[in-house]
Amino acid sequence: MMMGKEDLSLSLSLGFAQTHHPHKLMNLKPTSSPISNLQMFPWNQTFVSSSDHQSQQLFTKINVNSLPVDLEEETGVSSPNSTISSNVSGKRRSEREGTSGGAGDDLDVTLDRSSSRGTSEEEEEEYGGEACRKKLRLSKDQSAVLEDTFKEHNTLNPKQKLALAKKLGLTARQVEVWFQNRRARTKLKQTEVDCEYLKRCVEKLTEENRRLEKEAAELRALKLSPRLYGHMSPPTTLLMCPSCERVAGPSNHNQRSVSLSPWLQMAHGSTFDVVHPRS
DNA sequence: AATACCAGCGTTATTACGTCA
DNA sequence: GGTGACGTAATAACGCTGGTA
Repeated sequence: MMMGKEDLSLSLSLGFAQTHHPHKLMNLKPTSSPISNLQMFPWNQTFVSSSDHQSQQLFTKINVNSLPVDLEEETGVSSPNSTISSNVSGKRRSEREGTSGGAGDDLDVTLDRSSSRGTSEEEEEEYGGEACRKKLRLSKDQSAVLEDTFKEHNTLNPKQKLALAKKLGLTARQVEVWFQNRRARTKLKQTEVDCEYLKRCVEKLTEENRRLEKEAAELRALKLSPRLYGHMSPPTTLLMCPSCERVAGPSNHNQRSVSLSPWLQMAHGSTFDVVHPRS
C-alpha cells in the first residue's frame, strides 16, 4: 500500500474546514459541520501530518515538473508537469472557458486554465492520435509548499493562486485543483472523524441505557418486595453507585458517602443480596 | 436578467505500491 | 530472489451545479 489512511497528509487543524462560501472568509473559519462542536475533542489530534512520510516517498519519485513555468505561459502549451493534461472530455470545458473573457488577474487565470486543458494536436499525436488524460504527480517540494499554504489559507484569491503557481512551476489551474481536492480530503477526513465520534456516543449511550434499565428493574424488584412494600418511596438512581452499580452503603465501599434513608438501611440488611445478585 | 467567477460535489483516470502465485 | 498480474489507495483532473457579485 502506498499510504495508510492516516497518512492522508491531513494535518487536520479541525477548525479549518469551511463548508460554505469559504472564498468569502479567507482564513480559518470554523467548520459549519453540524457537529462542529465536537472538534475540540482530543482524538482529533491523532491526525498528524504525514508530510515527512510522504516526502520520503515522493523524494524517490521522478520529478516530472521540470520545465519552467515561464515557458508554458509564453508558449501556451499544456502544463509543464504533464505530457497531456486534458482529454476529449476536458475539451468541452476548455472551449467554454475559452470564450470567457476576464480582466486583470482573472484574465491570467482564465488563460492559464484554457492553456492547461486544451487538447493539442501534438499531444494527440504523441499518444497515437488518441487523447488521454495524463496525470502528473506533484513533487515532494511542490506538495510541501502547497500543504504549507493550505495551512495558512484553505482558499486562494486569484493573485495568491497565480503567485503560488509561478513559484511552484505549475499552472494556476493546477493549484486551484489541488486546493479543491485538498478541501475535499479535509472534509472527508472530518466526516470520518465525526462519524467515529458519533459511533462512540452511540456505544456509550447504549451502555448507559442498559445500565439504567437494569437499575430500574432492580428498583422495581425492591419495591415489590413484601418486606419493603408500604415504606417510603424507593430511592432514585442518586443512591446507586454509578461505578459498581450497587445501592450505596456497603461497608467496604467508601467511594461515596450517601446518607442512607431508613429504607435503604433496611435494604442493606438481608435484602441486599437479592437486589444485587452479583455481590 | 445575464454573465463571470468560484467552491463544492461526484466522478474518472492515472499512478504507485503491496500481495501473491 | 525476480517477475508479472492483480487489487487497492491516493490523488490529479474533469464536468456539473449552485451561490454570489
